[in-house]
Amino acid sequence: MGKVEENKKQKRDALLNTAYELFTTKGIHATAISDIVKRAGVAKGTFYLYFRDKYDVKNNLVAHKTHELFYRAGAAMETAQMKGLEDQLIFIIDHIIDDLMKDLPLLNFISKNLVMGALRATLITGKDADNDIYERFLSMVEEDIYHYQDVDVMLFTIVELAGSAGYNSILYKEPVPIEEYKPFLYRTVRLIIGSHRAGQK
Amino acid sequence: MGKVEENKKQKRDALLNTAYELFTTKGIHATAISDIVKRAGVAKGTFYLYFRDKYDVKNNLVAHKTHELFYRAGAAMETAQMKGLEDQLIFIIDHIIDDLMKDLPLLNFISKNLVMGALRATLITGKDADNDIYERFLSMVEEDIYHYQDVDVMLFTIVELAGSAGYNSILYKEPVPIEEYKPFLYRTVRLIIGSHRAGQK
Amino acid sequence: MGKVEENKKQKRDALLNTAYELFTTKGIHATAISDIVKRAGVAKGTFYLYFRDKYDVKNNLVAHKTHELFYRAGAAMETAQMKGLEDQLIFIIDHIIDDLMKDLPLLNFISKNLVMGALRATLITGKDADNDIYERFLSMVEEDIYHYQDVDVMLFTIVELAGSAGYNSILYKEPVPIEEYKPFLYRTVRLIIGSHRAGQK
Amino acid sequence: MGKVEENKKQKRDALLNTAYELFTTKGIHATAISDIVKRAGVAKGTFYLYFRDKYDVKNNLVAHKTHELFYRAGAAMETAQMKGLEDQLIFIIDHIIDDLMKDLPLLNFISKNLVMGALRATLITGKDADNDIYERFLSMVEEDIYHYQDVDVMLFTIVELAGSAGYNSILYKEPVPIEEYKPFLYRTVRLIIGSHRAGQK
DNA sequence: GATGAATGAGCATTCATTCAT
DNA sequence: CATGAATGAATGCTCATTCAT
Repeated sequence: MGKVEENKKQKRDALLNTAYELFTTKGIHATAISDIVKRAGVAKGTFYLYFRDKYDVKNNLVAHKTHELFYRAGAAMETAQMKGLEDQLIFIIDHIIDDLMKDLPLLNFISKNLVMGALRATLITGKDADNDIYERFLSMVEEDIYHYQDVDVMLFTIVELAGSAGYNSILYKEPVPIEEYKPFLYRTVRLIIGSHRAGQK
Repeated sequence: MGKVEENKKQKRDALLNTAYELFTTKGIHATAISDIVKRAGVAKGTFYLYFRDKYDVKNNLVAHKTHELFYRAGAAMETAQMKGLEDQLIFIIDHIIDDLMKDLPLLNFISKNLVMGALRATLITGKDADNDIYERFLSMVEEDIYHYQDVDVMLFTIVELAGSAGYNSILYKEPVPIEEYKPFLYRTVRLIIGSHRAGQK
Repeated sequence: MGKVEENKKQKRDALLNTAYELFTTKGIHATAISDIVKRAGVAKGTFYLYFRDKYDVKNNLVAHKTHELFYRAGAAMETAQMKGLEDQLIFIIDHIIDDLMKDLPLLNFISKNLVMGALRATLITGKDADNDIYERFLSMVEEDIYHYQDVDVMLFTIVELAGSAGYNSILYKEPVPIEEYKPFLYRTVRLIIGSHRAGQK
Repeated sequence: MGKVEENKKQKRDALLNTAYELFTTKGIHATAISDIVKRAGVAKGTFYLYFRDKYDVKNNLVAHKTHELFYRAGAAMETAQMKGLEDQLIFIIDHIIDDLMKDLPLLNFISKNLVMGALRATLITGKDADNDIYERFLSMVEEDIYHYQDVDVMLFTIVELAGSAGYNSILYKEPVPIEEYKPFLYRTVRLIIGSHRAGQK
């Protein structure tokens, strides 16, 4: 990478990091572009060299952070050598929930965006196959000892439930704190998976 | 209600209705208070006699619209003389989904707010017991022929799943259109209810 | 006029006058709205209560100043009890030229806009018949002892010539200073009028 | 011309042409230098190697386009072997009007600049005597069979009238379309010439 | 000569809020 | 209670210009 290219990446990253910091502390609405550039130590015009507006930055961040979350969970699962679709999916959900519990600002930021839609969007940006999270989900399904029907619907249902219920349970401890809710959540996940099972291979 | 009182309610309603119109068409961010008052035909200062700011109006609207949705579904259920908790809950969910399918702007507006939190908030505003939706859910549970454990968790899980998955399925037809998704959703709801059942009374 | 109305007119006039001052000294391009309001002693937002932008102000000024010029010339002509179309038209042109010679900034400002188009536009704003300059021109033509053909064309040609040639002669003294050019100009005006004459009434 | 010289001229021409395109379509005010360089395919810094700013480009273009217009008219007149000052001048005016009728963007661009001032300016840039349009006008006058007084004033008056009246008549069809106005215009031109005539040689 | 990333002053415009009437 | 003129801070965005490569 040339020196110029490096410099450009540095500028862009500085803007992204600063924006994330401000978005999570002051909220996206209350964050002005002048705040971002001042703190990032670049000129105002430079911002517009890299992003169209505040929301362009936000989208980049959501995609990146979501991807990271799934990526780390997947890596940990590999390390743990988890077997069986049920345990694998629950491991991933559990890992992400634990990550988010430790980072409430992040949870708040990606908040309800942790859904299939965003997930799919994320995948589009990650070009190489290795990074394709959705593909990895599908592989997990295929490598299981059971056949499954309507895999799309199954994964969608699980992600939506875990995302939406997890969000409220972690953040508002409603109706119960997340640690207490986890058993119910995972029981439901197992039920959903079971209901899509079509017989042993 | 005195003539003055009537006039005040009229002004307030005009502001609410106009705000809802603009919020759903232009988006809440792009709607200025001056837009609202101009269209509502009142003076700018008058706005501040009834609401603190834009978001005060929004909250009022979300609560009101959500309440309406549940109220209509409950009323329809009563008329249909539905029996049994499973069928009753699914009837309500189905009714709300159908209502929202016919009113996408509304779906978009209350969007992801159709969750327990908002639901609870709604109930606070509705003072009289008859209107308390949550209470009615609990009655439905109590009148069922089965015993249930962790009723709070059960209702929360169902509302979160239906809200989040329904939203995406209706609006983006992802992963499948709502009509196609309904059977899966209701099957899952039945599984959740079943998993909380503790035995016949 | 109520006190509020008076205050509004005062504000508007202050903005117009200040803008004219700045437009003629710094040029319209170099004049920022913040310059205008600062000098006019009003808040920035107030500007937008009365004008859409800088150019809205400019149009208002051009129309107003042009109208004034013609109006004063017409009044002077009346006082002088000029008779005969030729002498009347030349009197008006001469009066306007003299006015503009004494006020070069004004000449520069309305510059080449002193043409039929602007003239017509001006007339539209002046509602009452008395103020309608074009109508007065037509009356002058009708009251002359001669018949004229293609009156529109005749007036247009005279105004264009006087406006365009006058502008350059006054401002740049090219090809000769205006005082020297006047005899040529008026001779030409008489020729144009003569060429449209159709015979005595 | 060396290869480097050629390359430089190419860059300069690309900038001029692109600027003309943008000036006539978006207007000079709305055209940014970045627009010009982007479309011309050169770097931003390069612009400043050839021009001081936007208006430097504009002046170059006005002069060049005006010159071209007169030059083509003069060449056509030569070809047509027109004789006599009146017919010659009218031929030139007519030729230019026809050119501008076919190219309204050009008319709009040079608009009111088609005046003696610009004409003179043009001549300054054209170094070689052959190209000196004003000189050619003077020759035409000298070669006529009549003597003329105040030739400067005569040419000035004609150019101002034709330029200003022509502009409005072509562009706005006011007070009549140019084709209809031409006879009046040329009749006036003949009157002006006649009024400067001093007797046969 | 050519490049184009970086700059930051400068500007138009919006809008919530106030308060005299 | 209601009004709406006035405010001015706040902000997004542009763009001519520079200069290290």
